Amino acid sequence: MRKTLSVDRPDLRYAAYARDRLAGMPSPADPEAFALAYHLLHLSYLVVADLESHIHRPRGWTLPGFRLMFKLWLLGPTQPARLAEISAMSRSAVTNAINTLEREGLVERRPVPDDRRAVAAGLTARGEKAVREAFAEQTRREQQWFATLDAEERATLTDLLTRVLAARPEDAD
Amino acid sequence: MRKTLSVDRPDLRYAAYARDRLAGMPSPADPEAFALAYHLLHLSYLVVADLESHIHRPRGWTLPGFRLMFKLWLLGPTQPARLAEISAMSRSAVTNAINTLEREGLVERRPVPDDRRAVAAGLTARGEKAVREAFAEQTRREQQWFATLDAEERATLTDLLTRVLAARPEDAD
DNA sequence: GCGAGATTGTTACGGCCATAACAATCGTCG
DNA sequence: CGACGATTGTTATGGCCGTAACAATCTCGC
Repeated sequence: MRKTLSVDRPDLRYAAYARDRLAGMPSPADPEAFALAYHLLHLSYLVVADLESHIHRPRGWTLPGFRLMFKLWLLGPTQPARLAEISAMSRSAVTNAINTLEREGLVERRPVPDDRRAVAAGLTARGEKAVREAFAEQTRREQQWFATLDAEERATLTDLLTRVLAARPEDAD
Repeated sequence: MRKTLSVDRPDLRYAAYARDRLAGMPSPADPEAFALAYHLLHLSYLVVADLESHIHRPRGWTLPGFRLMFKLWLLGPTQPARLAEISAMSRSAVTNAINTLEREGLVERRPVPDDRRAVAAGLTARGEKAVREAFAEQTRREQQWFATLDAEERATLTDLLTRVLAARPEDAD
């Protein structure tokens, strides 16, 4: 009985209980909206914690650091302000992350010829090797997480998430 | 042209570019796995930041604090260890969160009769009022986020997320 | 009974992140 | 050309979170 496994998980048991309780409440309450938001945030949190503890921390790094290096791997040397935009992070968070990565010799800063304010962060040789290795492991782990869905279901999930992202509320930062 | 709106968003433009780049790479790379994990984590991050900045911070609180109080609202007085289990948080994080909430008079700790180690955290009258008000606002905001999907699509999304959660990899913490 | 092992809550420490303020630089308009 | 506004990167400060270590307490088997 595979179902039993999930029912015994305290987090899923709580989610089911909360949904039932909200179903008995008047109008502002919305069991469906709650369940959707809860499962989205909860799954994301578990995946983040899992990638961090299984892949990146054992190698001495962090998931945010990897995600930044991965972008540099695909994009080449990039300015902190651009990285902040596509990562939905503040510029100061990018500065701090680059400081950490530079301290470990994975990333280096170079001046930008046309703009004396700007700096471009780029991978070092060590950094590129690090990204390639961690990327292979992270891909395997991501595949494990979603292996319970077939290819069509995974495509549907990706599509629904992408559509919600594309229709983000107007005044959302 | 509504499509143009999303294409101009740097984060979605990057995601599409990355997926294409990975499609041209050999075996360990998996464009579908990347796209799924990226959109899941990115959407979750945006929703968290949005709820935090639009609803909870203006009221002087935080999203993690609200999520804890919401659980106490449904469950009644609860031990930190139970809260940590269902929230996938460490016990020390729960302790710190309760400290903050207690300092603001929203939560209080009481001894547990049968176990002299244990403590139960419960909402104060102020805390319960705070939860009810923030809950109504948060529900509205969640509805806005997912309004672009119809009811059936939202149900599908919730179902897919729940199934991934239920099938969490064996060695995931 | 009682002692080994598990559980509970807490604290110390370090990492990531946001906001706000700042200096330096760029772009543009009069 | 010169000044105002916008942009860039950084720093300081504070919040949340995890790991590790700790004392107190409970549980269970001998």
